[in-house]
Amino acid sequence: MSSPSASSAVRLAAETWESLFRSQVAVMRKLQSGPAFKTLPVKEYDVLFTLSKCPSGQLRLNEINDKVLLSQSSLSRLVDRLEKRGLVERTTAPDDGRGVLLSLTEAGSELQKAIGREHVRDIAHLVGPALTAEEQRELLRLTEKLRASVAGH
Amino acid sequence: MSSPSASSAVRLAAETWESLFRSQVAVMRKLQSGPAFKTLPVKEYDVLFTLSKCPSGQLRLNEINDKVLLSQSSLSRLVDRLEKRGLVERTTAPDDGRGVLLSLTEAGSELQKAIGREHVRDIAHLVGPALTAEEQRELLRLTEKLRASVAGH
DNA sequence: CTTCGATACATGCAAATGCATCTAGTTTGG
DNA sequence: CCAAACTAGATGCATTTGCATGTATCGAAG
Repeated sequence: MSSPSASSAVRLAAETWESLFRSQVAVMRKLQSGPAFKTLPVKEYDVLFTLSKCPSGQLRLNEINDKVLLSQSSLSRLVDRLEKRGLVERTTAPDDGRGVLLSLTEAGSELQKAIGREHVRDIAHLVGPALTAEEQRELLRLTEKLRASVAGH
Repeated sequence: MSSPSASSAVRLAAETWESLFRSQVAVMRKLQSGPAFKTLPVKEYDVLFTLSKCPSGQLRLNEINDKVLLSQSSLSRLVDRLEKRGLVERTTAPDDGRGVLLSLTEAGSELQKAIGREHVRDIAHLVGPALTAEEQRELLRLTEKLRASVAGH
């Protein structure tokens, strides 16, 4: 039933994940210690960023929750903080009275752009020297394929 | 000074990092919700795992801290919890009176192995169907290259 | 329409986290 | 040898997080 290499396939998958995870830790550690995130924690920036990328400018909280490694309750309170600082706005979803639509305020959008510029530079300085453009494209392709597969259950 | 594609190089690096990060979130979310981590949080398992991989069986706290996305104080208290559960042991480093060497107890080693077996299966179920063996090897190579470059400053 | 289960988000509370700081051991420069 | 600067790790305290649960809305079955 198992192919002769079943156990080595398992091992390969584990080592691949381990390497992906450690590289993420290494990069994230550098990024979040930079000056870009003195004014706003990375996780809060990430919510602003996610909103800024969304074409409609509005996202449901549960949609955001899929992108972020936070429990539902933690996200709810993170949004409380952003709202208290005037960076985002909660609106009741028109088609679903239970839902909440989140959108950037003008101040939120500007802060996102300001931090984003710096952040993108930091990323380029870390990733640029590490991998060729070709390798980056391949890494992008593979991680996107992995993400899509995992998200699809 | 800038090549004509300097801005697209920056953009590529940013998109690559974004994709790597989101894939990590997606996989980690699945993994940590599994039954393997009911008895021990992922971050605590990760410390046991790191110790189990180390040839000497002992690691300094600051070495562990490099591998994990936690502040020094949080790691210190995470180790408090592991020690209180009898899973690890603190020893003063022989060559440096300030340092603390951490090692697995028998119970810690066994718990790590038990969780590890389940964990590795979960990883294989997520990563295996997503990428071919060849793709996994390439992803492993690229993330390791990235990690090494970032760690090297 | 009504009832019952499911879903979206909020909230009380205990636990985990990070920042600043403290203690203790180490290294350096005189 | 000593003092000052540095490093490893621990701890007080305020913030953040997650679990369990609460509230409101939705959708399906009768």
